[in-house]
Amino acid sequence: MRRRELPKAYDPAAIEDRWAEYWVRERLFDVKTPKAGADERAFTVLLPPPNVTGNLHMGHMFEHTEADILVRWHRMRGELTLWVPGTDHAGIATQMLVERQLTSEGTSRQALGREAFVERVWQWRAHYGGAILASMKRIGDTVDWSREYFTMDENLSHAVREAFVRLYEQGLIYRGAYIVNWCPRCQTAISDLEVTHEEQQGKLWEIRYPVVGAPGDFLTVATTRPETMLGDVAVAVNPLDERFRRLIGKTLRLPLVGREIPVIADEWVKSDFGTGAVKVTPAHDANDFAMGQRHNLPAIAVMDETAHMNAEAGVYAGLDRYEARKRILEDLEAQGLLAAARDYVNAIGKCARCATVVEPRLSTQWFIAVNKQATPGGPTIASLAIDAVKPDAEGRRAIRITPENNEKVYLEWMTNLYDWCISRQLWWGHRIPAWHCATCKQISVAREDPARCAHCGSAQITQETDVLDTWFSSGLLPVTVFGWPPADGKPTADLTAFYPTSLQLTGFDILFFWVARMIMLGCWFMQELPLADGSRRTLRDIVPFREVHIHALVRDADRQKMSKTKGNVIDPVAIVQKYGTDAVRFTLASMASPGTDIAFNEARTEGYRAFANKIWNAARFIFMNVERAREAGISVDRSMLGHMPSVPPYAPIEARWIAARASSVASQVNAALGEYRFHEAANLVYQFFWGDFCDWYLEIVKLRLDFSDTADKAYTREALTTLLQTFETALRLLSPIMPFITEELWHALYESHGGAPSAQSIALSRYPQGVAQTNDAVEGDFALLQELIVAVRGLRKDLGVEEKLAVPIRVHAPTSGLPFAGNLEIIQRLARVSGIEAVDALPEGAATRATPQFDVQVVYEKKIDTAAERERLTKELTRYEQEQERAQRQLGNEAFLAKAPAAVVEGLRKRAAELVVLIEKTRRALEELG
RNA sequence: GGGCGGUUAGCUCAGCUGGUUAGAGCGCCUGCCUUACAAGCAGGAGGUCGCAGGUUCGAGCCCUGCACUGCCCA
Repeated sequence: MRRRELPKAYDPAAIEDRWAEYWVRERLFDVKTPKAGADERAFTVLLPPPNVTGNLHMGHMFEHTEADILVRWHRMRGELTLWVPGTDHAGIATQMLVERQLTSEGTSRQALGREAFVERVWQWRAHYGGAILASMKRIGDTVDWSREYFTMDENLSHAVREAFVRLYEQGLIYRGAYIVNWCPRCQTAISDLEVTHEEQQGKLWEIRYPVVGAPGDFLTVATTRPETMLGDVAVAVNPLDERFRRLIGKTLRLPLVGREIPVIADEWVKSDFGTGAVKVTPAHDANDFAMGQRHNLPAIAVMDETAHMNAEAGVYAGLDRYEARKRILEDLEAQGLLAAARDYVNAIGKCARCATVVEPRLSTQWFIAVNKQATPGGPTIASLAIDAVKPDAEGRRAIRITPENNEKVYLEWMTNLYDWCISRQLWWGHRIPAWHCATCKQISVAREDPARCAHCGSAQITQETDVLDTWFSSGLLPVTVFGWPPADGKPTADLTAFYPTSLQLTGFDILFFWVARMIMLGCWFMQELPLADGSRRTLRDIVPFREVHIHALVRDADRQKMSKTKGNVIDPVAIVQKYGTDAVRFTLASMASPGTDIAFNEARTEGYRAFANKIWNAARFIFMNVERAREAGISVDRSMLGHMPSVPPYAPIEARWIAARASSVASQVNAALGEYRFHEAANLVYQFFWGDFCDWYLEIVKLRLDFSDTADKAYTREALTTLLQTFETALRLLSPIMPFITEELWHALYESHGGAPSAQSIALSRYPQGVAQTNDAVEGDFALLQELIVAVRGLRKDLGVEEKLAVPIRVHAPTSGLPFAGNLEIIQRLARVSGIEAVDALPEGAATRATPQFDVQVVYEKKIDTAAERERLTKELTRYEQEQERAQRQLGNEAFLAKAPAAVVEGLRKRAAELVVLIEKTRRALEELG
């Protein structure tokens, strides 16, 4: 046997790296694909792939902590558990960073050219891409590293291309000129989701448009964007608006430009907004574009892709959009056409990536038709994605979204979905597999790079320069990581074993970006693929996951969203270095109440570092005693370890009590984890370990660990056995939340018993399963014992008894069967009592603590602080009396007696009876004080 | 403008389907370096549960309105 000395204070840095490295090196969490037909229940989770550009931030760490707790828990429950890691190429985000780097080197993407630039991004990714994966290893994520992927890996790229071609062939991908959100800095289209709206103090300008043929007559329009007026093709008013009826059909002269434009009527125009007349600029506003289509109007673009005015803008050409605005307003003013400039708060859209103000822009893009049927009467991509989540007639769902209110949000979004713009004018990403023919102008979309146009056979073809939206490839991940598309039309072994995955954890912010797209694409492609036995898939088999759990967002201590610009980003690595991974994980778990955001505050982490230290020291105490036992020739058989404490009925009260507690806590923790109530699970274990095990059980068990020559060795061994079993159980119970310290101590525990543990890691051991029904009798007895000890401690304090001094006590207990007589030594030790006298009546005049079951006095010559004692008693009396009043009012209420459940009435009766006793005792104590 | 959350002790948060005395950690006060732990131990103070109505035998919890606050969508 090896003697093992643990340092006095827990130092996470001394153990965490070692175990993190061990878990990865030993490949403990790699999962082999089960053979077809194997009836193994799998718990599968797909990690939301972090961007290759990223460093681990607190939000990641929180998400990973929740995922890892669940994954470890399921694994320890004996399920085949697979957590798949990977990274996302994150098109726009990564390209932006590399461009920034190029700028700092005095060059640019354009100077490099497409090929060299993409090569450069690959280099960049090789250099920085591993950062987050390294952090994941460091915080103990038990993913299957053998399955790690990158969204631009060859096989995934192949799958992306296949998906695109299929959708194109099904007529669900089309190309067209539409208004899209355009970022003038990134110079690409971005999806609606990539635009964030911000309220901003702006102006609403009113501009007079002269009526042609009616000198002095004007129609005044209101706009927040005067620079776009150069592209106006009409002015619209509401057809019901009496004020403008006379002008409908008339022609206006567009100021500064001189073009004649019609006045049109459109119901979309709100009469109460601005002047009731709006200018129509189809090339620069989404609503105007729609109006333009309705009224068959041309679209005149007046800006280029960098948001500078183009040739159409005449004298303003070349100006930046804001400079143009300034000049246009000045010119209008000079011509007397600027009627008003009012303060106005409007929401402006900014690029989510670079915060540049987005410019709605007319351009040709690729779209997925989400509401189009591929076959007559068949589903649409959106309808399938709705059916997947919507409860059926029996209230069953193919995908369950929790917390539940998110289901409504999802369905609302999916129901009002527009076609998804999937093209991006970037260089980094999956290039769209379409070729434009210079000869016939048609498009060829193909699985293999074509040499000739599919329509006219011309060799004059060039590939589309756009790439796909990053979310197109990540939306396919649940199928692609398991080998889709299969070469033989049959599901791969991985798809059969792991699809649908069990759970998708995610933040609310990417519910639409990613989760919705996975549902859309996953359902769409899997509906075509039969099951392994050749049968057709049902809705339940085509969804990408059975359940979605939306976790909270991590904010800073002031509830602010963390962002680099605000500089309030908490670096988890720094916190981890300061307090240890376990403490940070525990903090996050303990605050992870579903549905509410987390304000991360370090003070909590400090508290949980103390918890780790507490565990550490409990372990030191235990190992010290194992050593003492060994020297005394007492040993616990190693086979006793690895399961719940099993305690015979004749065992001392603390052994029976802690065993009952361990079982009930284990049962509650399992229940809590099953409902994503991480905070509850964490608090339960915390309370059990610190409050029950350390504060009470360990203090009492010291009495039993007698290693002297005269000791009853069998008795000592039994106590030691229970101690070790309980501790080992507690370690397993805690291990999903605090994997490092528990791993360390678990191994140390087995080593102290001369060998290796039953598994290579505590993470591969079994999770404690308790029973909810507990040993009421022993818990009740123990509670009384605790009550007595706490009462005596309180009295000692009131009387000013020195801490070290043991004093005698008197106990009066009218009912028999109180668990005091048999547990004298416990009371003596924990309450520092020298002797206990059971009396029929307590002498008057001495300070007394009264409970419904017993009264107790401390025998001590020093007088109590009468004033303080009177205050305490008076307060207590008031509380009792108020409670009694409430209780009696209730019990005197016929309706209450008739309608309330019997248990509630019975409980209240019992309490009322207790209150009578307590009030009587407290009154007498007050009288005795004088 | 539409929708969704939050408001409980000085601070950060629990409180699951309404039911006996609303909990925890931190902080605060008092006393202890008690041989596992001062990152500790023991005792204690501290709350009209945002406001106003309502439903109910009974409301922190359900309903209505209001205030403040955060988020999402337009």
